Amino acid sequence: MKKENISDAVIRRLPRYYRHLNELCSRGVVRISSHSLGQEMSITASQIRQDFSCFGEFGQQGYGYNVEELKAEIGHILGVDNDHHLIMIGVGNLGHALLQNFPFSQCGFTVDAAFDVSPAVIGTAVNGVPICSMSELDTFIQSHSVDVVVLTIPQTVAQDTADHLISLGVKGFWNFTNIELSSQVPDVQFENIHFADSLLTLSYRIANR
Amino acid sequence: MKKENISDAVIRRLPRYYRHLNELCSRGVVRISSHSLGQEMSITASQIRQDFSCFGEFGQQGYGYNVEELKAEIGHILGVDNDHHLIMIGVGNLGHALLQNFPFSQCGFTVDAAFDVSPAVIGTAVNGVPICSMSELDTFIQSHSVDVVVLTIPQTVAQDTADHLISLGVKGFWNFTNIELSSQVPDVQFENIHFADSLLTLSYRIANR
DNA sequence: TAGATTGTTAATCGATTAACAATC
DNA sequence: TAGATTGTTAATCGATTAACAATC
Repeated sequence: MKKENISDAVIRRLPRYYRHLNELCSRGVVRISSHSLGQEMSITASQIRQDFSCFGEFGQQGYGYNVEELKAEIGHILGVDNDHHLIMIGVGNLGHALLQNFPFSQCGFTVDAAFDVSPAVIGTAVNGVPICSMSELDTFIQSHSVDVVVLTIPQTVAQDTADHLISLGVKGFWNFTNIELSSQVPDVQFENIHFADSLLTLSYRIANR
Repeated sequence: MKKENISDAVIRRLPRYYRHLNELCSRGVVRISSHSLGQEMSITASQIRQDFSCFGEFGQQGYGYNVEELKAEIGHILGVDNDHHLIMIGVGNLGHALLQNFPFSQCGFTVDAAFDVSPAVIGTAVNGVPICSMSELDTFIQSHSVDVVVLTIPQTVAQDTADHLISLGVKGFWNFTNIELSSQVPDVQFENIHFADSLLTLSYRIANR
């Protein structure tokens, strides 16, 4: 890693690069220049080179970038080759959908368990992930290393649940409730999927097109 | 509306303002200054006033903003008082979860129908929304006004489906597949929910904290 | 009236783009 | 070697913050 402070704008572009490089790989493309990549992604070649140069020198003058190699580098930066451990809290429709379809392992995550209050699902498993009772949550966290908690619970209990988890040492949250979580505890990271915010921006754009 | 070109950065903050104002409303707060609002939301008062001033003059010197009124104004800008019509394509786990739990009507959307290929769900209804066969899709679109299509389908068919819908005149897409959709047709709007991109940025941050 | 707070203009800061020497 | 393309420095552009006159 070269620079100390990478801006959020850069970080949020990395998964898109990674996605596109995966596609190039599967198309059998071996090398690509910042110019071609930029054209395909509607980004300037300058920005691409600037972005990459935050993390190292991955190209070669006169040649460009080796697709496979660059993909591996960016994957590494994003941590897809890590083995992060994750649990889910709340196995309703959405939690269920994620357990069933989301490629956690491709993102470097292992889902160790899911927790819910409903007796109907406790004791069952979804896609190999055991659904446990919320009463087992504290013990589980104390005896396992949990990097990220997926919050697919009702809004009403979201902040309280997060506070409790933070007090148990959890530092990463993937938050699907449409509220703004916060914490005074340093180093706690929230990543939010705000469905409603997303749809409202679309609503704005279709009305002001 | 005052200015012509509102930047994306501003537009993406609007739903957050709206959300916070709703909360203030339900807490019974009647008025608020840009300074207090900024403190609560961790935004500078300057930015708040700049953002609002893109759309009009909603405050009063010496007083601040009336919460209820400001909420209504921003809601109006975002179009929550519109009656947009929406259909969903793909009623798997995720589509099902959205139909069941997402407050479409609070965002100004009516869900008129959902479409799927699976005979198991065709003919049923989820939360009052009828699930139709994909074979009925073209006729439906031609006979109804459809502002937004929710794409909760497999990645593999996403771009083809989108292209087909665009040829039928659809201009708005709420895309849940983790691919970058695009179109040459002008005025077509894509709003993406890229779950994997989101989790990967979290992965980056927990590794580089 | 005096104090508070707006909307807006000006200043600053950061991010994007352009230019170019280095070099494969 | 000549052409292509990098990584990086400099220039530009846009977004955020600060300042302040207007005024409730």
